[in-house]
Amino acid sequence: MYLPRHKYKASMEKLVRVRFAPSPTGYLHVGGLRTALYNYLFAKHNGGKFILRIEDTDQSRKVEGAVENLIATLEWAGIHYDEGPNREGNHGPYVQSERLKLYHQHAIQLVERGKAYYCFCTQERLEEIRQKQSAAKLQPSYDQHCRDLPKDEAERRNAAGEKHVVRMKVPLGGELTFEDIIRGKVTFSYSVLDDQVILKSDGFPTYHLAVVVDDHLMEITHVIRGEEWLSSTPKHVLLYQFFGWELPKFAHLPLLLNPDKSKLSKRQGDVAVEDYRAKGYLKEAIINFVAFLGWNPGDEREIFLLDELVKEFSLERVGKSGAVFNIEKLNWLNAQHLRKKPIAELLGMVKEYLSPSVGLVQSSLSNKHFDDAYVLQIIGAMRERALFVKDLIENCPYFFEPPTEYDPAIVKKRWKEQTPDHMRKLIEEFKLLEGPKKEDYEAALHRVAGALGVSNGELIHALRLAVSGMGIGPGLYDIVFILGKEETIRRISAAIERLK
RNA sequence: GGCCCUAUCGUCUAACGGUUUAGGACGUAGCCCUCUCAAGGCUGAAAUACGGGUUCGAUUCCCGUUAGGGCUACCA
Repeated sequence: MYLPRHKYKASMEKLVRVRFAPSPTGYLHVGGLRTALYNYLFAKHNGGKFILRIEDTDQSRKVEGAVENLIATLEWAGIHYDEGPNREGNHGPYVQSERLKLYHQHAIQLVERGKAYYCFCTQERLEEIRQKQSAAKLQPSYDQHCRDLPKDEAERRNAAGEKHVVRMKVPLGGELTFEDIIRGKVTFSYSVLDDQVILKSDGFPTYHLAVVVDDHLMEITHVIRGEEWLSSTPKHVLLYQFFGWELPKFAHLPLLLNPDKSKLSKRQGDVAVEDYRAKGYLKEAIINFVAFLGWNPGDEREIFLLDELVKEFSLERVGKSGAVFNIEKLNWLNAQHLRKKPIAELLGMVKEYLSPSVGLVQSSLSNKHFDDAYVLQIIGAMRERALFVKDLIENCPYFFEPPTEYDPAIVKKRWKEQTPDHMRKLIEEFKLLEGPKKEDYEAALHRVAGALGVSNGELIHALRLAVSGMGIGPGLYDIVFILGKEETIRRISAAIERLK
């Protein structure tokens, strides 16, 4: 085929094309997110394409709405695909159940070349030999009963409509070695490879056939996937050889682990990205965290945004051993990103919490209106001590309504007999202030303390209690300034009344 | 059981044979700052699984042991 000169050159350094190929079982697993992320980072770092392909060849595991959810979560995280469902490129369709014909053709092709064969064995027979094998302590594998069925017999039974599958013909002796970017050379003996089914009796392909056909047809250059696929890679390599296709490069990622080091699973906590999203984790934190589970930039930087990861990422720096999903570090990263995030973005997120439609878990705040300038000030004051966006509001209810109760422990500690008098003095002093700034409140409080002959602290703690009802929070002068003079005075009076 | 992969502080990791008394981060302990809570700063405890080689020299290379994990379907 004729190729223009520049095209030819480009094909010498083939455009990187990678894919994330989840099966739609309902939600996006954090391990899946990391696989998707590494694929995305690798593609973008190398100026290549990131493709999303849906592997839905197991009809029994179909989950309604799973694909939509998967895509929505990926997009939310900022991992945008170049080609995939609803974003057709030149290699579609991108959903395997829509490519059945392709797999069928290729399976037949292999049968015709003598690289695969029809197998008419029933489930019952298969079950039977498996039981015999395990009873005899042999490794369970297909006994190749139909491997050498005469061609005409196979075709006759096939034509008669007898149920069958297609199995690949694994060489009887020898071994196979392939190169993995992360692990180096990996060798398997053919004797441990089963004559794997590649086309099921329902006409659907198994993963092994589908992945090879699709990766080839979609011109995938690098197969980056979880380590659980390492053991079946020789089957895939063999299929490439059977078809006479060029092998992509393989990179098998170490697994994400539970605290007990087993493969990260649902039983031991949340594994769905959606769960973390719902809990209020920032996408920036999740991406940053997951990126560092198995990869690092080689220096001591830890806080990375997606585009910074794109710049730094390389498969060479991906480790080989599994990584425990450690929530403490995620929490820390979330706090870091919460502080780093542009305040305007935070405003939007906070307002969502304040809106009647979303609402706050236990609050009457959602129906009130607070203007942006006011909320912005609260964010500024609370940001340093929040882990989640919701903390920005939930930890400081006093910014939204006067305290309805006063923390008894703090009352006991900070509200003494003489305190009401002190507070009255404070009110008097505050009343004299005109358009006070933070510093003005501070100076006023100092004056009162001096006149009263008490420490600033004594006044500060009592005042904090009076205006917030709590013993913790931002700097006192920040609180008072945000609340404003009138509201502050009102609250002090109320506290004097209620804490008699 | 068989095959494959892996092995540095509790956890995530750095070190690509010597610059190492094994570095950083989370967490943890203590101190400082301070109006509280945080944040921040400083300090501490904490690891090369074990045994053999190779080498002048091994965390680093090789072998074995042990441990963990993955796979072993007409699931992906």
